[in-house]
Amino acid sequence: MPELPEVETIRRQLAPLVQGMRLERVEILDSRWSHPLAPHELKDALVGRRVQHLDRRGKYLLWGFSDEVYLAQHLRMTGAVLCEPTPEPSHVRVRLELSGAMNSSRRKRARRHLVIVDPRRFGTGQLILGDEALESFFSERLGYEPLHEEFTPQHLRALTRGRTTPIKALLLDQRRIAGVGNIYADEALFRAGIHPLRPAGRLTSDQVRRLREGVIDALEAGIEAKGATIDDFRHVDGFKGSFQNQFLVHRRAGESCPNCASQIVKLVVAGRGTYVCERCQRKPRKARKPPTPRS
DNA sequence: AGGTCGGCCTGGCAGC
DNA sequence: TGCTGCCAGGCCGACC
Repeated sequence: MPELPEVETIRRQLAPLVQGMRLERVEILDSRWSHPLAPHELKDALVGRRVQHLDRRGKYLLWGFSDEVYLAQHLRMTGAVLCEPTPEPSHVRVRLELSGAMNSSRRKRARRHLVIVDPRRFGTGQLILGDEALESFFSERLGYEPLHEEFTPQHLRALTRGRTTPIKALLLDQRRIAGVGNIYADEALFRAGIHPLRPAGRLTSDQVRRLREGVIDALEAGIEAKGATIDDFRHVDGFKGSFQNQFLVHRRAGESCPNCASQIVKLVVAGRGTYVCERCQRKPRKARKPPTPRS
């Protein structure tokens, strides 16, 4: 599942292949992808434009074109962007043709063919017009970038204060912290030695500090390994990431904890499969009944 | 308003 | 063997 490290891996591989090139053809085969715009509306807005930059915001891949035109692409569960795959894979939802500047020596333009594949069809591409619309699009959807200096222990503390929701649910909430998904939430909580069910507001200052470091460490290790491939995630060249081979707890139910060798268990938290070493990540005690208020 | 849950979607696999 | 049905989960909207 593309989370921050997977999307960042795609961005790093794709950026040098598309920056400066012109979109010659956009073929949207699945109208759900461009929803609420019809495929031809999105196509008309993009064809002929040059890709100025390719960025990442949380789990979004952000294409920046001329005249403050943007495409916010989300891969959701099973999306991938492939460059010139042969033969063409199944589940192609979008085809893109780009052309580069005239090559002076060979008198030919570089051409590039990209396809967006997505078996489960959850992925989307949203058109954003203008820098102001861009900022409001992301400010209403995304919180702190966890690898940015703004993600301080003080800010994380402020996010958790007074909240009763399990800490894992908070980590998964993109409006608070952008880019952490199910894999990296489990890996970060294990690194921090915090149980995923602990109410967010009951973390100590020390736990908040450790959690921040755990999130950053897990994400950086994921980027270093070029992402995790569980089933569908692929690099732009079709190859797989390797972070799945370094999981400490995620998807390792029944195996032993790398720290204390006790058995890793699987729970459900916030509706997600959740993996935990209950010796290293101590279960929260049942909250004591609040004292009955005197009337 | 904070928190939880179901729907979207389809490949893969367990179980009969 | 072949079929059924369940599971995976990011995000959003509905609901309590």
